[in-house]
Amino acid sequence: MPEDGEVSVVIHQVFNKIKAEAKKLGTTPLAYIRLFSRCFTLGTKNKPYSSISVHNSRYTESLEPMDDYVPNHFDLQRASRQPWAYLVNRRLSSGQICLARRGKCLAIGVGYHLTVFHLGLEAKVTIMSHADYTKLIENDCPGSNPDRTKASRMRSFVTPPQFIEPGSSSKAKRTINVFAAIVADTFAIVFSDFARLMRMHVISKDQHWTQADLDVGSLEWPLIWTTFPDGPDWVLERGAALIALNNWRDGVCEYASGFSKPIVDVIAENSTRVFSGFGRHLANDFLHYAAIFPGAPCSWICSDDIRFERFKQQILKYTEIWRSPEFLRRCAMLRRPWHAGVRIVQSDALTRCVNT
DNA sequence: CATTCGTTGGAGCTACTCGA
DNA sequence: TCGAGTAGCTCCAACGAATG
Repeated sequence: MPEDGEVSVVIHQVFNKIKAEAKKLGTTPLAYIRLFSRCFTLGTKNKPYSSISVHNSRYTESLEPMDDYVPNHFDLQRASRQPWAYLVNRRLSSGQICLARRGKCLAIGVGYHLTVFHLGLEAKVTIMSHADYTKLIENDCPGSNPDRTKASRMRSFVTPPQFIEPGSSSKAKRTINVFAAIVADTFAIVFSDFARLMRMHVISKDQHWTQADLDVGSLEWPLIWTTFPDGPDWVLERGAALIALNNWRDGVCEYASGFSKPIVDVIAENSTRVFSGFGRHLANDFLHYAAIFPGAPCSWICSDDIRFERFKQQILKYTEIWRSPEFLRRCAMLRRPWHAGVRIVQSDALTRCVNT
């Protein structure tokens, strides 16, 4: 559900936080990434499912600092014999934070590691003070999986009482699953997911990641997005997105598979990699915005020049909304992270912003 | 080609037990 | 008889694999 707008908000907030800290400190803040593998999914025998994958053929472990850091027991246990254990069993080097996004995906580089985040179903990115972060990860407990053995390995963090909104549900077990955090001296960017379905892909290399590595069209750019391909970004890679759209149209006009599928499904599923940044929310919202019946077959959109041109122009106009200063001013202002409880449903705020 | 399943957790509902 | 408490169930969301 976190779609184009939510990712824009995160990027904007992180960028502004770094800028503000740099101004206050007089120097760019340094950070490191910490992974909480005790919260990762286990999958099953029949259905292997992993929260994390790595690409580390360009990386040497001995580059990381040697100190007396003691990793968490449950994190270590979960990481044991995993190809990504090197990210958990030591402290990782600090570096400048660099950022990239493409459609629904988000990439953050610090030190030797770049992490590509696929926010999946309902992951949430929260910027908080270092003090709040420390309190948040202080106590863990078995998760809520009905299988007790699994629950003891798929753990959750106990939400400190001061973070619980007064008057909110007294029944619910107040826990949070923290998958990863980008930790600076004064603040932390925390990735949490109540359903644990977010996924990460870490690319490690022998040189620190730089913002130049993450610029559109860099040598690294194609590699960064291969694990979670969403297609060319409608704002950052407009030319490539338009070419992909035209190729899709050609296919539909040649009666390629899916030519009679409802347009709303094709946009939401994005298996064509043409509708980057769209998910179920934006697919429906966009078709409302463009005044197109969601059940209209793709062939109806593509078969007429004027109709298709209008469709194309509406995508360009619509996708701009989520990067506009007006949207970011209204939806990406930093507030107290716990203002509305742990689960702030961002997409509702986005919908309201557009519809009012 | 379309549909279902399986990886998750919480909401929301029904149906049930238990004690007063 | 009636309430509180709770066990158990369905549903839902993204997404890829498997199945019909």
